[in-house]
Amino acid sequence: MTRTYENNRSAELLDAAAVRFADAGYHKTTIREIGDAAGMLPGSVYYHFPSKADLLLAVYDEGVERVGGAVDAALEGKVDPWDRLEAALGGHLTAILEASAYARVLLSVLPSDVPEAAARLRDARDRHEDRFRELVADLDGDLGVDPALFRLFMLGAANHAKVWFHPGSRRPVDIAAELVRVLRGSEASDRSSEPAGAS
Amino acid sequence: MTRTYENNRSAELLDAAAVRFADAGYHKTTIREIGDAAGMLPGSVYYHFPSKADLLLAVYDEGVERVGGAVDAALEGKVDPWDRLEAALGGHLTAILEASAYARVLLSVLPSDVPEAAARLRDARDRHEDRFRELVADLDGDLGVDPALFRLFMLGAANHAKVWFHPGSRRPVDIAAELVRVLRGSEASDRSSEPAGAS
DNA sequence: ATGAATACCAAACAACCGTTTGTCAAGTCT
DNA sequence: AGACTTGACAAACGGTTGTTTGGTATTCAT
Repeated sequence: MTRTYENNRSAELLDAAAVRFADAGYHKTTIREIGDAAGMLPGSVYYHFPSKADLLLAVYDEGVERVGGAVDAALEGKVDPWDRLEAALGGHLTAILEASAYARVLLSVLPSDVPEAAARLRDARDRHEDRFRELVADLDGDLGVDPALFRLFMLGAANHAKVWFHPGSRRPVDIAAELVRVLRGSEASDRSSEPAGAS
Repeated sequence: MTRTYENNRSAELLDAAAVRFADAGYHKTTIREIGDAAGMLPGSVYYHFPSKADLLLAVYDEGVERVGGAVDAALEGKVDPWDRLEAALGGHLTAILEASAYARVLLSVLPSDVPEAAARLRDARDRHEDRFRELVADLDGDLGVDPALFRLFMLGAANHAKVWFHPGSRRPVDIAAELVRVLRGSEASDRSSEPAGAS
């Protein structure tokens, strides 16, 4: 049985790559920088990953898993469909705006940036966005719009926060709450307004 | 009087640059490609523009002007604030999704992609987004959210269409209409629901 | 102890990047 | 006609890029 050796710095490498990819994007990040940050020469990176694109892909997959975890955690215990949507968006935004470089990569590098890996990057991203497809489908009231369009508007609005968000003022979960409040107005035409219990 | 000569291919150069920047982004576009597309050697590009960043900036400015023009044209004759917002979004989306490579550049290259020109790129972009600040401010009813946040959500949702839009199915103006309909729900809490005329 | 796998280093490779330099025909001004 | 400007070409420059190759100390299985 030949198995791991455990002087392995693959994890540090991946961390370093995640930070650089998230902050500078794919093309502005060089193998040399990543290697440097992991205390490694550029050539050594290729012992761990066969190419720069594969390195990105590994980061991307890990990113999907982490945002997914954040969403799952936020979702725990919530039962009302709108509450669930808000919680999921809260987890999503927290991960992407504050928590993890891995998560941020999902927004700062587009699949089209790396044609040779575009299909697999899109797969990874879809794997995450599918959660929201479900959450939107579970909303009871008539939305007044195509649910697919509703989801795209919602994710577009949320992810755009990456551009204007700066930590310290509004918390990601507050942004999620406000967004859901705006979107929720659209169902108020039929079953209009009980102010929803509270206290 | 020393004046122009008019064998000048600056315009073709700018067009070529706009298309490449829009389709491939800043870093993946090379001066050689742009020169090629304009029938020019790479060195000759520098007769017209002092640097790649300056070339982008010229494209960007022209882009702002063209989307601005599309918005102005769409706005003509509209008086109701919500109608105006919808029209403006329609013009914005049409320009960005179908009409002009110059317009598309506003979405496909971020100011942060080119640090040496980031400030001036942001200026250009703000010049355009300020129109929407006004349009949102003119909405009468209480929005139920911070107008700034409302604007950011709206532009985020709209611009995200660049990712999922494909020509032939839904028209940009229809997307704008749907988006406004979703957002408009949020004003229905106080002055709830006259179904707004219609046969 | 021996042999193989591990996890790197050191150095280079070819390709490509944005940009500069020197040159020059064609057009315009005087 | 001569001087000067325009709009390019041709060729290279220095630097950076992702990647490859060959070597080597350390660790592990036998």
